[in-house]
Amino acid sequence: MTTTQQSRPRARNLRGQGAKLKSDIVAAAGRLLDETGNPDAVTLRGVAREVGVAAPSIYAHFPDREAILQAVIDEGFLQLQTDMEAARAARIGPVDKIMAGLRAFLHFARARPARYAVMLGRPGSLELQPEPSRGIDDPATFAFRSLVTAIEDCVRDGRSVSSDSHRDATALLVAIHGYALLRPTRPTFPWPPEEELVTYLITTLAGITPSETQDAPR
Amino acid sequence: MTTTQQSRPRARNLRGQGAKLKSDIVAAAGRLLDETGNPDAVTLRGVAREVGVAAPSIYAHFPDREAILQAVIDEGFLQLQTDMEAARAARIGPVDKIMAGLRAFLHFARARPARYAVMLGRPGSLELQPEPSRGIDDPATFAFRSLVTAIEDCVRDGRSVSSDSHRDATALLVAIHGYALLRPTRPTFPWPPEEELVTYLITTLAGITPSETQDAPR
DNA sequence: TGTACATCAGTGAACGCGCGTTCACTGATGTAC
DNA sequence: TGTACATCAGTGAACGCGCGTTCACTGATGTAC
Repeated sequence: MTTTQQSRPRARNLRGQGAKLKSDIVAAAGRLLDETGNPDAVTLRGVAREVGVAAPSIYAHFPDREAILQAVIDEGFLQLQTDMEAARAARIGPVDKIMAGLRAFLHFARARPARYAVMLGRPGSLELQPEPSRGIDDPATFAFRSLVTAIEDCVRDGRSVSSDSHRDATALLVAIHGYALLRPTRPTFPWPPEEELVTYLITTLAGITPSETQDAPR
Repeated sequence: MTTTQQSRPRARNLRGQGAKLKSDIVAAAGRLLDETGNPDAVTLRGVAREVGVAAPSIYAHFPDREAILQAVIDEGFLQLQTDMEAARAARIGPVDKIMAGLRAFLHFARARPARYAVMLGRPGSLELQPEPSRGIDDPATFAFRSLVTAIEDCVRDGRSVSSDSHRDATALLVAIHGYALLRPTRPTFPWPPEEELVTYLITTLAGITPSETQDAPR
């Protein structure tokens, strides 16, 4: 009878399990963001509907609407970091590590475009101190710093001619970011094959030289 | 006494000058977007307040709220195209033309970050047909195609080793776009000097070789 | 094993707000005669 | 030169809506005795 649908009445949590609603809220907000593609659609009432709970119930877990979205962003950064670390750990050479890490990055952005846009589109994250601040970095800082390190590893292995790893990592980051954002919003643009474009960006901007074991040595 | 301020009561237009309100509306909406940095702040009522007119007066010129924002976007693309053409026209060599054009691009993005983000952040523009469609391109298509042409000019002049101008122009476009978006939202990031980063992106991605007249020839 | 009670997880109704949009209108400006 | 009138640019009041947030509450679950 109501115009807006709620997923289900949702069973009340048991004693001591109240915190479960908190993760349900974050998950529902993330779903809402991914499905609508619009951060404005992530309203407090909309999230409550999606969870199957009355709107005021949210306030037991979040001080206001903004805090919900921030939790979605934090969760997103954690997921992104996990994905990239897993992809990098599966490779051995530094060049392969860079490629795999950035591919995981792009995969995340393609799978959840709206979440990605919100994560990197609003100020706040990726503050990035020159040195690790409290021993532990936030995920965005971690991602960037590991890129710098990876380029330096390539240089050490003779696989890169990069003369300024910080500048080149920044260049690579903005290029990948620009592609991640522009690609999904311009489906009719005559994009080059993704594999080719990404490889071109990485090898060119990180100063990667052909592998001696694969190219005919002189 | 009212909580929201309106700029002034605004004098009524003379007979036949009704269309003047239309451009005032677009200008006010653009101002609102630039000042708040938030497209959601560009409400129909907010624009009316900014112009100094009653809300329903808007409907004589725009069918709905969305049309106002679209007009702001269109105006922005036109301005961007004009800026880039002027910058390019002031240079002679193809390398200088690329540099000057992209610098004008970045200047626009830095001066009006929110407008830029809306222009390129929502689907629709930059549709880009492989060939000019009706003899006249939309500004975004024009900007990209002129980049492709410029790279080909560089190759012809022996100033670039680019083997795929379409791919390389795309790479350059996404990189500049990524920088334009990320730069203003991350003021505390340890950015390399802009001049250096942009030069690195352009020369590297467009395959630019050192100028023979400036470098010691062999 | 029975019962009073505290706690916890969550609700229903209500608030004031700004929004987009509709409607019937007003009043100055110019035109026809 | 005077006057009736059409036109044009814009208004004021009202609508229904979904929003964030507040408040006093309810009722099942577990605990103390």
